[in-house]
Amino acid sequence: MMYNFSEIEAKWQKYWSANKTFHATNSSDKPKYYVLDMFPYPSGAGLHVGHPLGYIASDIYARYKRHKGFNVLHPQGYDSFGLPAEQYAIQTGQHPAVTTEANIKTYRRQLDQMGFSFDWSREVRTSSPEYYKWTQWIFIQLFNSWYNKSTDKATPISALIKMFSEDGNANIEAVRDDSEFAFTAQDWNSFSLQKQQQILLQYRLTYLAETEVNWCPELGTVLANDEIINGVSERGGFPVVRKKMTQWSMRISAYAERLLQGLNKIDWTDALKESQRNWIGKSVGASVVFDLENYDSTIEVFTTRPDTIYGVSFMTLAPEHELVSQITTEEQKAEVETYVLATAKRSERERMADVKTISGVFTGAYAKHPFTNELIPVWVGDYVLAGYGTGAVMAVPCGDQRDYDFAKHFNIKIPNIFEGVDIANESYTDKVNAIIGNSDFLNGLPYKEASEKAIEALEAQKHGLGKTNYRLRDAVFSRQRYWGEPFPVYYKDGMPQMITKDHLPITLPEVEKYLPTEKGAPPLGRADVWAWDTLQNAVVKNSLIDHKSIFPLELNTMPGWAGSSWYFNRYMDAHNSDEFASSEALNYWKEVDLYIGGSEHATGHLLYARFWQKFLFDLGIVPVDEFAKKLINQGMILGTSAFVGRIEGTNTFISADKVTSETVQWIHADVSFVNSSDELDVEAFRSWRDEFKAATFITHDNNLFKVKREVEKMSKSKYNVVSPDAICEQYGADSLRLYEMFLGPLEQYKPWNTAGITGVHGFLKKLWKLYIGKDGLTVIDADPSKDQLKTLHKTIKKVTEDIENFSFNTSVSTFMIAVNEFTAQKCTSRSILEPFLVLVAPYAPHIAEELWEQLGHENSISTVAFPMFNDSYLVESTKAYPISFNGKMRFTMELSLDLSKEAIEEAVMSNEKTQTQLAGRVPKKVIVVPGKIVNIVG
RNA sequence: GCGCACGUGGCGGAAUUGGUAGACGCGCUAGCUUGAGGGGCUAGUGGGAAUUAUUCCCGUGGAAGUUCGAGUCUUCUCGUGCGCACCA
Repeated sequence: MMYNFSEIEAKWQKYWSANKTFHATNSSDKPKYYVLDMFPYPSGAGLHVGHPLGYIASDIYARYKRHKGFNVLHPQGYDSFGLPAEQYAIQTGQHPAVTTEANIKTYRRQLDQMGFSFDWSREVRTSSPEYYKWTQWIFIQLFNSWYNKSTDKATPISALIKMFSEDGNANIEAVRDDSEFAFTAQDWNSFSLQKQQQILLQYRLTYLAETEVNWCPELGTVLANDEIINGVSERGGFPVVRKKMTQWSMRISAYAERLLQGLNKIDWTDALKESQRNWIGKSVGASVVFDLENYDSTIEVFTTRPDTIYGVSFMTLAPEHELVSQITTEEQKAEVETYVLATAKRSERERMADVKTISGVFTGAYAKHPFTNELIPVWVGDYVLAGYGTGAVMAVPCGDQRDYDFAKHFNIKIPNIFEGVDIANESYTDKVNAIIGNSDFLNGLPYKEASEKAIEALEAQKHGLGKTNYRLRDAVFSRQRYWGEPFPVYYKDGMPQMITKDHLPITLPEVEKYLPTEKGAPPLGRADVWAWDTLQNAVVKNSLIDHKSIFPLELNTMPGWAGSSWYFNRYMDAHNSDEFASSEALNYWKEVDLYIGGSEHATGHLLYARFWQKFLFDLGIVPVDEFAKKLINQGMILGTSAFVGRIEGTNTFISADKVTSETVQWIHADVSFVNSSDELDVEAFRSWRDEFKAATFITHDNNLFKVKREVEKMSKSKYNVVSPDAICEQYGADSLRLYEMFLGPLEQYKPWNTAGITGVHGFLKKLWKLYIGKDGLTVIDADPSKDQLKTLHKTIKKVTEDIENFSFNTSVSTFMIAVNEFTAQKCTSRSILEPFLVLVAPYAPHIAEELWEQLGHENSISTVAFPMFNDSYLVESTKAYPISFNGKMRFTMELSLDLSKEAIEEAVMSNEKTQTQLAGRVPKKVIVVPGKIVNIVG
């Protein structure tokens, strides 16, 4: 019998599905284990070979945990709202729901053919109304909550209203907008309903505010900070400009400190934690208030160096700072206005790209030093960012290089306040070694003490206080798009109102065009939307409509990260129509034990999800405040793109090895046109696109045409995508699974190449031959030999350790060694080959199931316990390395393991060679490690 | 600029806690096997030198250090990749 993988794989996939082998129950005697993959966005291109990498790893782990006796939850679903489906809809007019559904079908087929042990009965899709009903519901909870700093948690807004009406807001410690003011209980009760609503908006965890947002005109929508890379949109690479708009925001800043602290208790990679810490950007320092000369206002700045307060020689305001227009003197007015206008015109990108040019202008105004009362000139400079701190800095040129450069450029004095430091050429930014001088009461103190003392003094005269600043901004939550979750919001007298839970979900209406309008109004705002069924249903049923004036619904939709910020909780109870998930399910599964996904989500999904989880925890809805205990980032599998060279301005292509001095444009060619020797199938390329039909080709010898190769991210637009389908067809899913693991460490980025796949495929064939001969099963009930036991147990040990450490690549090697050894040992013993099969099962489940059945078992191999290894089979002798004191002579001894530790020591010491080497010297001790090495320490 | 990874044969990569570097696979070389659905088996394969029962020397980007012993630990340096970036 031959190893017929296609038959075997189809058979067992059908079996698993029919028998619901991987169905997880929400209660069990076994301990629970939750293994989760980051769910995919179902794109039109289907899965490529990079997608399954993480899924294979998590599947191996999930299967391993089942063998180890855990009740394993291993679900899968789709992050199915998103831009590509919408852009496709804009181009073709096809409804995103239709294309999404088709794409999901493809994904499911591809996932199934790889034999993953997902519990599909728990599938979720973020774009299905049954799911996004609860996304909307969470939004409402956020709207109905505020962040109480004194208890350090989110609290219902009703409690706040009660406090307002009883005591006003004087004693309330909350994270809120700064524009709010103090009022008494009496004030509050006299405010109009609308006024009260306006005030409450400044406290809510999701709030509507006019904010300066990142507007991407090309995409017609706003973007969050993490969706912008180097000043252009992450998707599409379009320019992004700043624009003031009224938008929903998420008050994630309220959770900055807890998001930071929470990192300490989760087992995520350091790199990923570091980038979250970076993104949160905590800096400890002081807020300092400078009075203005001849002007009844103050400038508040944030500084991390209050110790350098005596080194201040000017102040700088961001060009967008509100004080700029107010304090500028008549003489300076023209100049300042010109400058501010000029900076406003520059795009964010230009400003970022050009950090070297120093520019600024004097306002003519002066601030007063809080301690010396010295007059300090106030400047405007674009190196100060409006969005960070207060948008103003106290400039200490001797202690900050940017201030130093600015001062030098504009000839502002640079007082030196550091002891024994030369600042003739550059500033002195060393915090650790700095000793303050020339600073009155701070003289002689190092950074820390000087800072504390300065803050104390500032607080005493009410010119400042210690303060911690975070870089983390509130996240803009509105998108002017069609294919996203609608908000459960309507407006009454201009104030947002939540639609009640009974009327959820608010579903997407049909529209004729998915394009945002030219002015940036969302697609839901197109006229035909007013036939929106939901509007009728939700609002009419709710009797909120008087049939004359329609209360407008919110027309924006939620961003891509809304649905993915809580889906891991939904898997626990995926079909609950009454609740987000039942508390029984939530309390049983608690959190994800192992989460596998790409590191590109570090500052997006993984931060937002932690935020929502903490919020839901505060409300008592979920039992844990971190959703994923352990997280592993699988590395990306890269594609090897092929480029053909076209001589600029012509339709002549030139073989890559012929290119010398010509100016050549490199154009992506589909990798399927290129063979392994980098030669292009010219005819296939010609007929690829019309523009190439008439092209001429300057070829290499023998009419061969070479392409240039380059490794890049796999992407449809780079024509370097390799689908797993062809591999599955040619070698089978088990080969693909093993090969992707064999390729290298899970976390590593690696280019895809199929050169080595014959190796793992050969392994599977050998494995098969180990059990099945020409006439069927060759395994018999024979006593195993010592060698066979040794091979088995060292394999069990290694594979167990490898899986626990996620070193899946080395276990594949271990299997190969084992099969080679068993073959050499002519092993036919059932007591060896059965447990060995269980070891292989998580990696190559189809062949394992088939052989298990051939061995005469009726149960699925996935229900069998993982074998335990036994040390005593492992080593029969100990290698001894008595050291040599002259560095040249080294030798080994074979010692029986039966000997006790003491006996081994004795044997080593009495050994003739040891004696010779020690040459009469007496060693301090002999270190014996069983199975390994003997150390003699002299 | 700041932070975090990582540098091992022709290639992907092994190497336990500091203990025979290069496992395993690909590729390559030689041989055997008519074997015919991407073959199977055997031997060899880091570099160099002499010599063929083998022996010696050098070898983990580079330089130094700790140690009886370093791919592994420390310092410096070069290179590559990633993240953040005028963050006060």
